Amino acid sequence: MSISSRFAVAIHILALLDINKEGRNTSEFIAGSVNTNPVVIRRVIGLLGKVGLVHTSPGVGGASLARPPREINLLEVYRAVQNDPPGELFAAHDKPNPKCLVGRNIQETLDTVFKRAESAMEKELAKVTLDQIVFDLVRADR
Amino acid sequence: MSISSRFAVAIHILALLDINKEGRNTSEFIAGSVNTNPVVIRRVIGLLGKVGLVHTSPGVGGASLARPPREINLLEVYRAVQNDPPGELFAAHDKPNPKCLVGRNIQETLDTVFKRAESAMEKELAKVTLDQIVFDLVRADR
DNA sequence: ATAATTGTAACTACAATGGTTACAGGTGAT
DNA sequence: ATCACCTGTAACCATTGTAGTTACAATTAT
Repeated sequence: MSISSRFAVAIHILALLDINKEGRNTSEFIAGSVNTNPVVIRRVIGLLGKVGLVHTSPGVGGASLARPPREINLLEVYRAVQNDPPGELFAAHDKPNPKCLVGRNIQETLDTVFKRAESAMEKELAKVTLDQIVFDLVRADR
Repeated sequence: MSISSRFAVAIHILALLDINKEGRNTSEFIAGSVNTNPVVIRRVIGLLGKVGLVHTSPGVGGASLARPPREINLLEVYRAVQNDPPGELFAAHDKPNPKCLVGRNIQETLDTVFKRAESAMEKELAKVTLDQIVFDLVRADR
């Protein structure tokens, strides 16, 4: 299965928070842009808040970036909204037969390869900052 | 969510086919090593056969590698067992609001980044051949 | 012929996801 | 102080992908 669209939604939210930093960013407003339910937005913002990417205030609140967009990279965002812990992008099959040469060693062998592939992907995400996303976003609109 | 364990199972199967190339590799035998149900094995083998990685024969059959393990890389295997088409490792959120600057351009912008990250991962997979997996497997067992 | 095995369909259980309603509690404006 | 507004969260639902299981027709070697 593919990686949850929460990631895409999270980036959308952060970009919007940056672009609309003067306005009041309620979950309903953001939901209007993302085109989903406000609760979905609040859930994602909750995750982003937990890792210190955004500030939110209960009550008549709205969210805002907790850090300059130049200092936020997509890997952080990815990690924030991802359920699976790091190193588990690829699922292993459990309990292969220890009496078999393959069963006995496959997990360790795959672990190395899987970690390498996952890291390569994450490295690309780490290269991209929110700043760049917003820049591209604005440029694409011209 | 993580990538289906079908991928890990597929590699397990292929490694076993190589190591046990003299024996008769029935779905039941393989299932014993993977520790799952024979039907699960047949399903995965079916996918591998469809892309020409293994040969299977109905009836009293058993499977075998269709190519030398040196010429099989993990990206092919990944593609064979993956449901999602290439380029969709990351899910986009659908129908963002076109009236919003962000909503209007987010998909195109993310697409670039997502494809880059996905490619980086696949490149790592492409680097690894079944040959190397088997080598590591045997080495780890000493 | 017979026994073994594949390929597939059908069903089940389970987990993640995203959407939705509901509501208690916080906050700012007046 | 009240009030309208908003957040945070729980609860529930429908959908989907996955993996395991049983069952069986079709196929093949012996």
